[in-house]
Formats: sequence, structure tokens, C-alpha cells
Amino acid sequence: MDVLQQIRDKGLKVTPARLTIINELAGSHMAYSHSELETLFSKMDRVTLYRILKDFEDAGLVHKIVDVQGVTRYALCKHSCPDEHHADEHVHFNCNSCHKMFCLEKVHVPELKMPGGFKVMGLQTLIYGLCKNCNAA
Amino acid sequence: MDVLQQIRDKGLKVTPARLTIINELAGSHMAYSHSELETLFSKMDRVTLYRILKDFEDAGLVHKIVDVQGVTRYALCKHSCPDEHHADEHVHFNCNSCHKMFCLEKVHVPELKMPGGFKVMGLQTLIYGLCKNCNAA
DNA sequence: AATCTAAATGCAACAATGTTGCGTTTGTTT
DNA sequence: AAACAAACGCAACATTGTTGCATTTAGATT
Repeated sequence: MDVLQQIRDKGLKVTPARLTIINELAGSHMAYSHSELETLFSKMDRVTLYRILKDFEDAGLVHKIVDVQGVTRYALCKHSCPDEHHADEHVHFNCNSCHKMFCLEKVHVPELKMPGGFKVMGLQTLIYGLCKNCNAA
Repeated sequence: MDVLQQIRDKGLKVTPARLTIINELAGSHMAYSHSELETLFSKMDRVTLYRILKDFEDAGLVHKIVDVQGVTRYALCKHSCPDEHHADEHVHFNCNSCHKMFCLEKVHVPELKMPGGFKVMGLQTLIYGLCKNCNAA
């Protein structure tokens, strides 16, 4: 199923700006910040970009995740995220050097034993270190 | 060992503002945001507060952690954090309702199996749900 | 106790990030 | 092709965090 049809299925219109963004996100397993996308597509309006990311997130096409440094990032949801907590079902890796963030869909997170009193609804695992590129250098 | 002496030992001067902040942090196992502290101590200068938190963090008295929503928070380090990654050695719990963040020092985080290519240097586990108070209500 | 000095503070200005309102343009439906 | 709701572009604003600089103060020295 192509992204174009995915957008339409969510009741969103297919516009050049939306295609640009979703194609970029679909091209990698990385989570992009607003400012990275702004730099990448400098002719695009800041506000439009914020709204596109929000619309995609609301539609479940994209998940939002805050990185180690507090930067909000967006990545394409692979394998149809069912509910609104789709961002938390996989681990994210943050490179200390290039600051890129990668979605690691295949890493399994074991259950935690929680103290009483807390009602757990989900969790986020954020790993940091050096990515392949930066580790080689 | 009291906080006053801890501050001095790090080569920092003991000022009224610093005492105010560290006493507040010492009084709970919660991680406070800058804006929460600003509201709590409204006569304190915004910039001074930022600098106090930074100084405490650099001194290892306090650790900084970004919550689920991207809000930067600060909490007192219990049991002498040795290195600069002290924030990551325990789990943090974020309440979806009151948005408070709690340090859970006693929850054990199991190792993860990572795919090749990544050099892991640490990880953060962020659990969200309802805290005791909000769950009861 | 008065003096000294580096550290800490308060204020103004600025930068980055994110939001809202509104008039205009455009994708999609008929 | 017309119509309409959705999306866009722009201006303005809010929040969060940083920097420079003049003033004040903690704590060491005499």
C-alpha cells in the first residue's frame, strides 16, 4: 500500500507538501525533528510543516517521540500502528555524536516489576550511544 | 550529610535561592520542571533559576531528565550519583493525568539485545500511566 | 569586624520552538 | 467547471532557554 493511498484513507488531502514530507520519512528508519525537515525543505512554511506533522500523527501515519536532549522527532509508522501509543512499541536509539534517532522495531523490551500504587499504561525505551556511522569514524 | 554541606563540597556558594531549590527537591522523589519551580517560588528570577539548576546538575547534585511530553525536569540525586550518566540509572514514571514525574530508584531494568552496528552507552526508561493519587481519583 | 574578590544575581535582550487567527489558495467531489 | 471544505501562508504571539553585563553577596583574608 503506497503512502499516497494511506493519506487519502485517513481523510487527508494529498498535497505536494505532504507528499514531500511523507516520502522523506518513508525513505529511512530515522526520526526527524521539525528543524531538520525545515532545513531539508527550506521553501516550506514553518507552520505548515508543524501542521502536517500533527495531522500525520493524528492520522496514525507518523509517531512522535522526544529524544534524549528533549528534541521532538517524528518517524513513519511501519507495520500499521493500531492505537495511539504506537510510538512506544519499539525502542529508539539516539546517537550521541550526530544526534540522529533511529527506530529499532525489532528490539524486544522485557517487562518491568513496578512498585504498587502506579498504574502502568506504557513505556518508552531510549537507548543512546554511537550509531554505525559515528562508531566507525 | 546535609544538603548545605553537599553544596559547599562542590565548590558552590550557599545562597538563599540555592537553599530554597535544593530543599524543595530534597523534600520529594519528584522531578520538577523549571516552570513548576518558577510558580512555586515566584519571586525568584527566571534566569537565576535556570542557572541554579544547571550548576546543581554540573555538580552532580541534581539530574536532568526529559519527560514524555518533552518537558525538561530536575530531581535530586539520591545515593551519590557517581558519573555524568546518573539520570539513567533509574526508571522515571510520568503521570498522564497530573503530569508529575517520579524517580523510581528501585526498579530494575533488564539488559536489551541490540542489533549490530550500534555502540550502546546507556539507556533511559520512561514509564507512563497514573500515579497513586490520580489512580485513586 | 572591615575588606576583598570571585561567584552569584537581576535585568535586558535575544534565539529557538511551538501555537493561534485569518484571509487566500487548492484538492476533491459533484 | 463550480463549489466547498481542507490546507496553506503570513503575522502575531507564547513559552522555553541562553548570553552579556552591571550590581550584589558569600565567604575567605587580614
